[in-house]
Amino acid sequence: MPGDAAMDQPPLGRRAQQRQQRLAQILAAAEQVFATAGFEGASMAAIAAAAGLPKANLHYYFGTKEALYAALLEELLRLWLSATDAIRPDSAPDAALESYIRAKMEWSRSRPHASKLFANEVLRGAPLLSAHLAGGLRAQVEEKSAVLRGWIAEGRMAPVEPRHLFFAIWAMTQTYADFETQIRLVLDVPALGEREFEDGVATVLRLVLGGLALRA
Amino acid sequence: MPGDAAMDQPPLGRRAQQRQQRLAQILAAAEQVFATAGFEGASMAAIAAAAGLPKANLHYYFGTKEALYAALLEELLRLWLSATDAIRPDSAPDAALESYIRAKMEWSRSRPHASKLFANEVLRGAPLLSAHLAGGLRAQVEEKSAVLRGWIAEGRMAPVEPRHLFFAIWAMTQTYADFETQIRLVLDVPALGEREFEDGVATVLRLVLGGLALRA
DNA sequence: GTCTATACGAAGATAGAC
DNA sequence: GTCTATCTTCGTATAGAC
Repeated sequence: MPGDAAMDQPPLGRRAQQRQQRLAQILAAAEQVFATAGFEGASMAAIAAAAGLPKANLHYYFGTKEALYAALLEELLRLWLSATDAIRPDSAPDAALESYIRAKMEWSRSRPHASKLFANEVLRGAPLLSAHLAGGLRAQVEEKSAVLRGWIAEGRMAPVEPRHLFFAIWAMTQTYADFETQIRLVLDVPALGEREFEDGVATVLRLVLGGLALRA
Repeated sequence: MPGDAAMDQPPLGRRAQQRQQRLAQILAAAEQVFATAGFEGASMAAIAAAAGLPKANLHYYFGTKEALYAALLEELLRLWLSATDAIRPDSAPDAALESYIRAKMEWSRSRPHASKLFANEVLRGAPLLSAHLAGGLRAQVEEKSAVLRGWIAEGRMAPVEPRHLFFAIWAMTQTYADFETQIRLVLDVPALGEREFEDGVATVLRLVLGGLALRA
């Protein structure tokens, strides 16, 4: 990309790259600490220790603890909103919902910290997220709900309130990240692995596809 | 009740009653504050303000913040473990599961703070609850799972991993308490009311009973 | 840009009067 | 038993040397 200012000046580009690496390094540590300790429970010292940096550096890059937290939420929100692509009017209902469920479950498996971070934020009343929930998320839910209502009207799936169906799917899939501790203790396994996620996917698929008369 | 020591001595009895009232007053305030702020986010000053007492009184009755939090968890745990009674070998599978789902959803409606408190605790890794989760809860899940496996073996419901079915039901019902903020914003309503919980119950019942081939 | 040392405030806990 | 005043710790944030 020859118009990129950062690439035109190797010294500056290297510095910018260093900067991006530091930012990512801090954000990764913050994701982990905020996820399990919550906003109030997480200390800048703990995040700094997880990132392997003195805590003054965190303030140099992000200013305040809340700014770091907000930047993290902002970054993770993009991933969050990019999983419903499979639900389109021309899709087959069963394949679309199965794809969506598998994507959500994979998100819980690969990014449990991100899911826990959102859970903590919503539990707190979503002070930094309510605008996004009432904006982008609501709009996306309305759009996809319209698709589902179309399928229902065509008799291609059982009648259900689409928005509540989304709440149910979110809950069932995210619980494998947010309530991992509880699931692990009840199942008496040291950690959730392939087996547990396969059983989870199978259960959710049975309830959703079976409940909506999309398979035997 | 004539053998009751508290009733035999009116002055002492009245004092004990006063004490119980204070304890309940503080626990109710603590439930509300801990639920939305989490353990670290909640301050003794905030709980004291919610209870209408000076914060020194909280320390007089409970000693430390952690002891207050532990007492609260202990108290709520009893309610938590008392909802699966409907699932018994001689029950009809559809009626038993419907009764269980309605009980769990009613719990989310009437005691959202308690649900949020548990959610916060589990998100933190359940430092004060892991013994109960690996003990009483696991035992109860195993017992009820055996009942479900019996029904499956008799061909009375579709095959499903019973423990994961419980995880799914817990997630779908508790989400109306824990993620109330998100649901409220997506639905664009000022608060969750009769309508929203009816839609929620209908959705969960459809997925579970339909998914397990317990109704059309 | 990086890090040590520190200022400032908030919160848990207690002392001691009433 | 109750409450005000205070002690102490801890965490955020910054100052200032390198």
